[in-house]
Order: sequence, then structure tokens, then C-alpha cells
Amino acid sequence: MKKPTIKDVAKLAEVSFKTVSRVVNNEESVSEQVRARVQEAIKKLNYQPNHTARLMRKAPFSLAFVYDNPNSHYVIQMQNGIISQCRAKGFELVIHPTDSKSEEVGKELAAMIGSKQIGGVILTPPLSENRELLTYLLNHDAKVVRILSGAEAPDALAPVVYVDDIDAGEKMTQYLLQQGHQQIAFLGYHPAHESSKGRLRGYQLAHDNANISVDRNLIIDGEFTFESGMQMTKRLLAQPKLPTAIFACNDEIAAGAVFMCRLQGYKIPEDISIVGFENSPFSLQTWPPLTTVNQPNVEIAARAAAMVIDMMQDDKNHTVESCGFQLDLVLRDSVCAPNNTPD
Amino acid sequence: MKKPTIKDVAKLAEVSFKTVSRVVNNEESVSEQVRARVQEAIKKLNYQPNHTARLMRKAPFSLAFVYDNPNSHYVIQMQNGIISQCRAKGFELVIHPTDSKSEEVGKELAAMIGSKQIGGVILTPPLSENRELLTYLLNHDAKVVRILSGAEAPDALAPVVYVDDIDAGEKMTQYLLQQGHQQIAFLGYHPAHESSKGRLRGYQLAHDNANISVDRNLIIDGEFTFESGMQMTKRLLAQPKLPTAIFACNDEIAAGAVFMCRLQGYKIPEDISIVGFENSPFSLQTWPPLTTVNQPNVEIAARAAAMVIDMMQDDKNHTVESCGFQLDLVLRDSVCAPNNTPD
DNA sequence: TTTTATCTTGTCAACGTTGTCAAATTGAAT
DNA sequence: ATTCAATTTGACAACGTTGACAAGATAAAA
Repeated sequence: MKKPTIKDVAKLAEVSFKTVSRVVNNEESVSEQVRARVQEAIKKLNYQPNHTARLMRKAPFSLAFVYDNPNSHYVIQMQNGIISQCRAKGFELVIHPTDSKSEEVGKELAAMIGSKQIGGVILTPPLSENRELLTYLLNHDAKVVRILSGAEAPDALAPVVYVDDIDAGEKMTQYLLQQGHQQIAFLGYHPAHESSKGRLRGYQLAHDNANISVDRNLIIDGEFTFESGMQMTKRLLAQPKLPTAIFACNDEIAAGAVFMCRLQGYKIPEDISIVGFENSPFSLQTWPPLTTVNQPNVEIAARAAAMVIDMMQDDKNHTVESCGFQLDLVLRDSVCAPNNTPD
Repeated sequence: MKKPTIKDVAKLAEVSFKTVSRVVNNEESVSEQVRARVQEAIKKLNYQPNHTARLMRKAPFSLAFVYDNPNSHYVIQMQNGIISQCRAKGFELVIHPTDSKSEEVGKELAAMIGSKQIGGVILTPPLSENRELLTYLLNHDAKVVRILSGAEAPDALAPVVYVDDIDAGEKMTQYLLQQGHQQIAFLGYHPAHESSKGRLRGYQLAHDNANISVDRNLIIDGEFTFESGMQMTKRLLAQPKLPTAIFACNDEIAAGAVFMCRLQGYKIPEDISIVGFENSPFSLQTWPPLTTVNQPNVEIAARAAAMVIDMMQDDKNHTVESCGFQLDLVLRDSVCAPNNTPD
């Protein structure tokens, strides 16, 4: 049994197929009588308009989510946020994992956009930080929205959803300072990682505001992984002056820190308070559960999707405003006031 | 500047647009001269064939990945496996997260398949376990491939990619037995979780083969989470007879077990060996890294995708064979021979 | 040279929808 | 009744591509 087309419905309802089209698209000028008859026919035949054929006549109805990120949870959250918008507004999502280090990303994306009738693109870090890629895409007249976070104010080439890492880093550090911590280590600064820069900047800012000077020895460089978290913590704990709290640049590092501290016999949070960043599942994959910063990725992605869709639908090319997200702390049990001042 | 169509290319190359189509589709009967001229024109105009219009004439070129799974890493791996096949074979992937508990899943999926010209569907647990959904989809003549794992032999309604949990559970248990463990606890049996049944079955089998009877008290029910892992381990450790090894039903449980053991002062693996299942990032999110079972999700998904594509392309409806995957152990440092026999 | 076979190219319809515009119908006002 | 406007409906082209088939060009055989 073939899939019914609009013409089959028309025949059954004894109207022209154009009228069926009108009913399907909820257009005004159809009498109630006819509308009812057509709707009945639609139901009887179980007719579904052909998305593909539709696309050919109308403006593009697809947007692409381009990413190159090893963090599954992040990607899925993004995806979900975008899909929610797509479903609400009848758009199609094309996911496009790629390799940000490849020379060909630009071409590859342009090709995809061209062939798949894609109207808009959402870029996440680190792809969204690639200025060349962005201009390349803009030159191939794609509508682009970038999701960015970090210390640099984003340029104005295209609308951005900006995550305020500086503010969040500051809030978290402030919180630790308020708890009475004065020796706060910072784990996981990485020059290639924009977010880490922002978070460190906030850390610094909070110290400045409190008139407390930062001990450079407490800032340790490393990767955003559990393994690296353990290594960094080991190095940290080998130093003469012990911190009373650790601000880890993400939850995985924090989990590694928790582990290493325990291995060396420190109690968490009694001996050392530890906080993470991201509110990922990893923040609950340790004990006690980590105080962390919530990144509302689903909302962020939904916002970005709404923006691209807006840009696609808007003919007159009115500029879509960038927007910023402030992050909130998630207080759990990995922090307490410092009891013993380490010597 | 408008997107160039096949006709623009034709005009530039001074041939009919049909000839361009032939060049684009790499058909035989085009003279080298003309082909070169057309290709040049294509390059000059940066022409990309319109995927959408193509779809309208040809057989469906899209397949859907339907899932309802809280495990981001799993979903991403699946997605990647499927995408690899789609790219290789020029297919389009539509991802469709859904709610398996909803009454409407079937209708929802049928609607999606109908409207988006989807030729095939890949189902993962728990959706793939839903017989009703499957028959519903088959009745709406969709091509379906299911990814399944567990203790039940899958029915023959549609081709299946089957993950042999029983065998894997048996292998892992055998390994622990070979290390000299006799008191092996099993954490995370859950009646609603097919995989856990299979793994437990394998655990039982290995004991049977070794002529060792299983102590029912060592089998603890629970969820597939870190939190539950901690709880179960707490219960386990409260029992008079301590195990020398713990077989956790997945890595998160195992990580929880590691944590709880440590909290109670047991050393891993010296006092208690612990193994997980899945080889997820969580298995490295603890210390020591977990011995676990590798689930080659990317390959599994790629296989499933290849199968659906096969079914879609094959007109004569030849039956695609189901296939099974055997899993392999990943030996890391969370296991050693039991030193002290607990009393 | 003519015929035939083969290879290359072109013409046109079709896919399922929406946009444009004209035709038919309705209803109100004269 | 007649006219006019407003509403409802329909005919047809168009979107960018591929498939079926016909036409033209070329090469080989007569």
C-alpha cells in the first residue's frame, strides 16, 4: 500500500488538491464544511504531508548542529535543547560531528549546508572559537549562531549565546572565601581552553575584590580529565603550603581531586573542600556529591536554536541580539568551613 | 547571490541540464570532453546538488535513530556509529529522542516516518524491547533493526543486532574465579533491566561450570547508578560474610562500590576486587581504573545502520541476517587475587 | 558511399508540494 | 432582480532533480 499523497485525499474528499493543501496548512479561506470533509479524508487515509516535497517549495527548514566535543553529556544536552525548539517550530535538525583540527572543516560544512538545504548553523566550542571558520561560513551566506564561553568578549560578526564563565568563577570563589577559605587552589588552567581562562579570571577577580592576594603556586595547569585531576592534586599536595579548598575547573578534575585527597588520607570536605564546574553527571559520581556550577546547557542550546530559527524565518534580516547566560552555584556537600589551618 | 542549480551549470557548460545530472551522478555515457567542461563549470559555480530535490525522485535516503536512554555516552557512541555509515553511503540521519513510557510512541514514530520520508529505523533498549511498538512499526511498513541485549533470545520479527550479555557475564565471572575468588558478589540486578538479567545469568553459568554454588545473599538488587552502587555496597558490607570480589552490573555501580569500600576502609583491589561493565568513561572516573567489559557501541551501531541501509536499498526484500556481538574483557587494575580469606 | 550499431546528448514528464492568479460561489446592498 | 464585493475554490506553473525514451553524432562494417 502506497503512501497517500495530497491528491488521494483530494479525490476522496471531492475537492481539488489545492484545497487539501490549504487545510493542511491551516489557511483561512476554507469553509467549515469543506475543511471538515477534508480532515476526515486525511484521517481516513492517514495522510502525512511529505516533508521533502514541502522543503522544495518553501524556505529552508533545517538547521545544523555542528560540534567537536569529547563530552558526551554536553553534546546530548545541547542536542536536546535544540531538538525541543525544532519540534516546537517544525524544523529539522541535522547533526554534524566533525574534526575541528581538520583544515577542511570550512569546506566540509559549506558543502553540507549547500547540499542539505540547511538554513542555519549552531556552533559550539571549540569550533565556535574559530574565527576563520566563522567568516568562511558567513561568506557562504549561512546564518550562524555561536555558543561561546570564556574570557574574551565575543566579536560581533554573528549573534552569540555567551556563557559568563568569569562571573561564575567569581561567584564560586566568592562563596569559598565567604566560607572562610583563604588558600584556594585552582586546578585545570589550560591555555587552549577558553573556559578555563574565564574561570581563572573570575577566581582572580574574587580575590582582588576581597583584597586577598593569590598564591601562584596554587594555580595548577592541566587537562579537563579525572586522570589529570589526580595528577594535579598530587602535585598540589606535595607542596609545603596546603590549600583548604580546591576550585577545579570542571567536575572531572574535581572528582580526580577528591580521589587523590582521599588516597592521601584527607577527608572531604573536613580537611579540604573541593568544588567542580559544569554540574555534569560526574559531579555525582563521587562522594560527597560535588558543589559545582550549573551550566544550563539545554536552555542555552534552546536559546541558540530559537535565535537561528528566528534568523532563518526573518526575511528582512533584522539583527538578532546576542544573549548572555549567568550561571548559578549548586551547593552540595563537598564544601565546609576550614577547620584546621594547615601549617 | 542565489544558490546555483543544475541549469546554471548547464548554461555555463553549454550542455543540457540532463548531461550535468549525468556528470554529477557519475554515469558512464558522457564523453571525457564534456565531462571535463561540466566539472569545470561545477567548480566555478560551486554547485552542490540539492539533496532535497533528489530525495523526491529517488528512494528514501533517511533513517531514524530512535532512543530513550539516560546514558549520554551510549547515545553518542551509537550516533557516531550510525553517522559513519550514513556518511559513507550518502544517507541522512534523523535523531529522534522519545519517551518510551508514553502510550503514543508508536503513533509518534509512525507520524515521523511518514512525514520525513524515512526509510528505516534503528531502535535501542528499552524501546527495542517493546514488542508492541515493533509490530506497530512493521505494520506501518517501516524497515526496523533492533539493538538488543539481555537474556532472552530475540524473536524473529525483524533483524536484530544482539549483544551477548550472558557470554560476557560468564567470561567476567570466569575471570574472577580464575583469579581465585570464590565469594563474588553481584550488584545491580534489576528485573526491568534486560541486560542485568543476562549478566546475572552468565554469572550463574560460570559458577555452575566451576561447580561452585552461588550464595544468594551476594546478589543485590538495585539501579544502574553510582548512588545505588554505594547503597548496595553498604548493604553488602554489612553482611557477616564478606565477598572477595564484586561484579557490578555496570561501571557506575562499580564506581559507587569502589567509593563505599574505600569509605569503609577497604583497599581496592587488595581487600576487595571490583569489576564493572560497559567500558564507559565512568570506568576511568575512579581509582584504580576499573576492569570492565568493553561494549563496542560504535561498531554495534554501525552494523545496525549498515543493516537498515541494506534493507532500504534492497528492493527484493531479501532477509537481512541478524547478528551477534561477543564482548571482550578490559583488564585494568581493580582486580587482584584474594589475599586474605575473610572469615 | 551507405547502412548499421554504438555511443553521446537532449527532450519531456514526473515526484508532491506551494504560490499565483483566475474562476466560481456566496452574501449583502442596491 | 441586479450589481458589487468578499469569500471560497480550482487550474496551472514552479521548485530541482531523475527516469524513460528519442534524437543526434560518431565509428565501424558493408
